[in-house]
Amino acid sequence: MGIAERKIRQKEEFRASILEAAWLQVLTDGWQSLSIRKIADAIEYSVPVIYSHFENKEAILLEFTKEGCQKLADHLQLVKDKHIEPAAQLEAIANAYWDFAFEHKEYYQLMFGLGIPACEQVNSISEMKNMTMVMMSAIKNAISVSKNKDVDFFLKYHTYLSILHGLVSIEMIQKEGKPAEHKKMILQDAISGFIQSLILK
Amino acid sequence: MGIAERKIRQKEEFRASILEAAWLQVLTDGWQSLSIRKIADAIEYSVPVIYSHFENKEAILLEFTKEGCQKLADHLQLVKDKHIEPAAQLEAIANAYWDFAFEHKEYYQLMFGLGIPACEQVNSISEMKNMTMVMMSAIKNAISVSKNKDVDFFLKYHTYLSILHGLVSIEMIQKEGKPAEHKKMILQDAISGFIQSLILK
DNA sequence: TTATATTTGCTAACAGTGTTAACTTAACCA
DNA sequence: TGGTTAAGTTAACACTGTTAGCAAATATAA
Repeated sequence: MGIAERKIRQKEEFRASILEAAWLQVLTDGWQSLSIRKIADAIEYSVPVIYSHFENKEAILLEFTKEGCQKLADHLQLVKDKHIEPAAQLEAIANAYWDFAFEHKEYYQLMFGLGIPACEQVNSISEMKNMTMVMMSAIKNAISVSKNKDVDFFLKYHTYLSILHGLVSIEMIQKEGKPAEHKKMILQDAISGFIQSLILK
Repeated sequence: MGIAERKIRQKEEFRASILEAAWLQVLTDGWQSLSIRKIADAIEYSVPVIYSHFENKEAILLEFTKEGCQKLADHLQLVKDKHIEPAAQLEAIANAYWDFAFEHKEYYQLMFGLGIPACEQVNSISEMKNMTMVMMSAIKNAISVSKNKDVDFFLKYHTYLSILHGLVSIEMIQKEGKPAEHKKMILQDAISGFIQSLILK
């Protein structure tokens, strides 16, 4: 029975082509301009076929959210594993996080900007959990070598992520004015302050 | 010639009633759900009258952005003036910023979420300048009493704002889980780290 | 092979959105 | 009172997400 398998394969390809067309649209005109009709036009099918592959537009966005989370998670994990010292890990992750945000603006804006994921959803997206796990484990490592081991682990993780997200989102609003090195200095400044207060205190 | 004056006054009142109706809409259903037609319905006029008072929907949002910025600026200035020591000022401002964001979610989301103001616009909105001025002056004060006076002023301001915005926006995504005191601890943690690295270094 | 059932994809519509052209009516002024 | 301007209306345009209903192609069963 190869027919059923072929059908499944074709359906999968169709689904992928929808996402591909959507992604192209996003790359050229941004998230705001993405519409079901434009996707349908691009793949040269009528609108309702898209709804037979995705429940609604949000489901398509969710797909990209997952993709982005997993990409970031993998990237952070890779970078983290290059270092043994917790402080170096936190610094490397911060740099990688920053780079990802600006190299993949579209993903980042969806993940932390448009999506506005409700907490329930955040916990249900396993790819997002993967991402936070990498950061959390680095924080854990840092606390384990810290002089004061009684610090609130979750609080520190939260602070770490907030600093990163704050820096990125404020920088993203600004149009590209300052050179890249200067931007990185801001990141360096904030993160080194955080790491010092975490480990040396 | 009181007629012309009355007309101007009436036009002003009309404009205000549009904003009032819009604000009510936002308070009940959020920014995403605000529409010109709903405003028109609320003030019991037809749609085009709104366009004779505002160029477009964005102009209405801009009005609220300005309002929010000025409210925040005033609030921060008030709080700042209660302290003389720069470190205390920075801490108080951070607390006030945080409180404002959650007490006036609608304003904050517009100012730093939806608006996505281009840099040109940001510089042209005087109310936004007022707001940044308060924070910048507090940073300046802090540097003047710091041991190392050669730190990059703009870099430090940027870091300060980023930490605040990051904390707030990450917290806003989460649904109200943790109690308010715990949230404030995160703020306290991050800001105290920043202040120490700014002044005591 | 033919008849039935199912899947596939389409058109067309519904209920919204921002925005504007064209028209009517009311208010004003000479 | 007649002519001009301003105010406010209806109705449309061009979009958006979403779905009901129908036609054609395909697969299954007799």
